[in-house]
Amino acid sequence: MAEKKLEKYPHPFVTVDIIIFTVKDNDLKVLLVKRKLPPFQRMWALPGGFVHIEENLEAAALRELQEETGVKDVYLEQLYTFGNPARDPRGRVITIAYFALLDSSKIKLQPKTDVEAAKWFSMYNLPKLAFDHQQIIDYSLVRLRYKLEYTTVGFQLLPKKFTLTELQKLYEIILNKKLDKRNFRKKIFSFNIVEPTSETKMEGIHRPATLYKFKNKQFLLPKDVV
Amino acid sequence: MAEKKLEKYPHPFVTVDIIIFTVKDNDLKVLLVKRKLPPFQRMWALPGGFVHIEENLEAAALRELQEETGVKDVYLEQLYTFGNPARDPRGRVITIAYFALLDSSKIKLQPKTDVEAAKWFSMYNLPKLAFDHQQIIDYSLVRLRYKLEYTTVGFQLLPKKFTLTELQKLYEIILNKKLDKRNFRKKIFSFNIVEPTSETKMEGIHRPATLYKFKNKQFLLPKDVV
DNA sequence: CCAAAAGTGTTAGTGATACACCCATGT
DNA sequence: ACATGGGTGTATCACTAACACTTTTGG
Repeated sequence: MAEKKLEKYPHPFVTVDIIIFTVKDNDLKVLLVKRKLPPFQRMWALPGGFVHIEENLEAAALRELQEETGVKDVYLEQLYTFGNPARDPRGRVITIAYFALLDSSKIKLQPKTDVEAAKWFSMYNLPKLAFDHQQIIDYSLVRLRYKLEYTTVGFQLLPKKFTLTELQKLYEIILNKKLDKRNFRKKIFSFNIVEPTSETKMEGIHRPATLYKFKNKQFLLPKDVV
Repeated sequence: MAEKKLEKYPHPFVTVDIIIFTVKDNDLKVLLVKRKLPPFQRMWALPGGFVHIEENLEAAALRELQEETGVKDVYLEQLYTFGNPARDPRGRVITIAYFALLDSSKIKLQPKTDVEAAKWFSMYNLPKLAFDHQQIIDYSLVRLRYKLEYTTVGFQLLPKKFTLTELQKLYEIILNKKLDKRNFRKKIFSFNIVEPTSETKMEGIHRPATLYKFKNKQFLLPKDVV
């Protein structure tokens, strides 16, 4: 196909931003980086950056995430595209936000490019953020909670083997409410996606808890529909 | 804030594409335009076009929709952002897809800019489409059906006053399956969002149907969560 | 035998599904 | 009186929510 090239009119820049959630110390945390460069120099922000000219959007998100935090091998899901013309003081920048949940124990943070530091922050105690990143995080929390109830995203936050009480705690922390132990277990069993191992976990002076594992890592609903 | 400007590195172009659904002639239809210019000259495509440098994304979608089809006053919802580097032969173009449902009886199609024609096509009998627009439409159908069951988007497709049978037909056409009349009505009433008017609609030789209207146009679930 | 968390069963209520009959109208 | 679509009620099933007691362990 012989095509005429696009004219070089001024057009928006395109970035990706990544919201990585984890549960740690009985708290829902989000991964932030401290900016090395203007604008918003030395302020905390979501990891992210410019999409290269020949690079897939998700690939860009994965690359920026690894460069800025050291985190890799993540299943990212597209969240929303934010395009308010005033959201970046340098000019017109639209950003495609991706999000994921990770087991923080499997991660060591190793910031490299363009950032001074990468650090977990409590969702309920965030610093003032660069750009419109507070708004992006607020929206991602709504979606996270929604997805937690209808899919199995929550399982991404736990190690291979886990107790049902650990799983319940995780749900309680993300949803920020108490759940009934019996009903929670019935619901999880009804999904038919966990199976008991022969191992148990002993912690403290009480009956040891059975360790469970996932039968598979599929979502209950097709990707991106919910 | 004194900021350094962005360098003029090559960066993606940004477009919006709009999927407008309607139900007409007992069929689910989507609004397409015939391209006047290359690439894909004289092929059918979704209405859409480039985002101006100082223009909100949704504003761009509304502008392009009106320019290319004459359709205006639409509540658009962001669907997904497509960014495969090969999706446009002219170069790197990412597109943010928006979608909406409209009552086709309220619309007169009046194409103006850059298009030869604007026309409704059956979802089940689409022509070969430009770019990756077939993929975008496929995805939007999944989301449309999902939203129909959990929100009240479907009401956007009907005139102010309508019979419950008309509403049911609409659901059946979009979901592409028969629904039980009694259960459908119970469900609609349980939402508590329609109320009967004192008017009836007589069509054919049978008992006249009560006309209903919506109590409000709110969605049942918050915007964009589902 | 005590403390502490693991683990389980029952009941009531709510919403979904499946199904069949009467009603109002024009001819 | 009949043909046509409008309109309703009931029984069953599955899922959710609320609630209390027994089990296993180490000290």
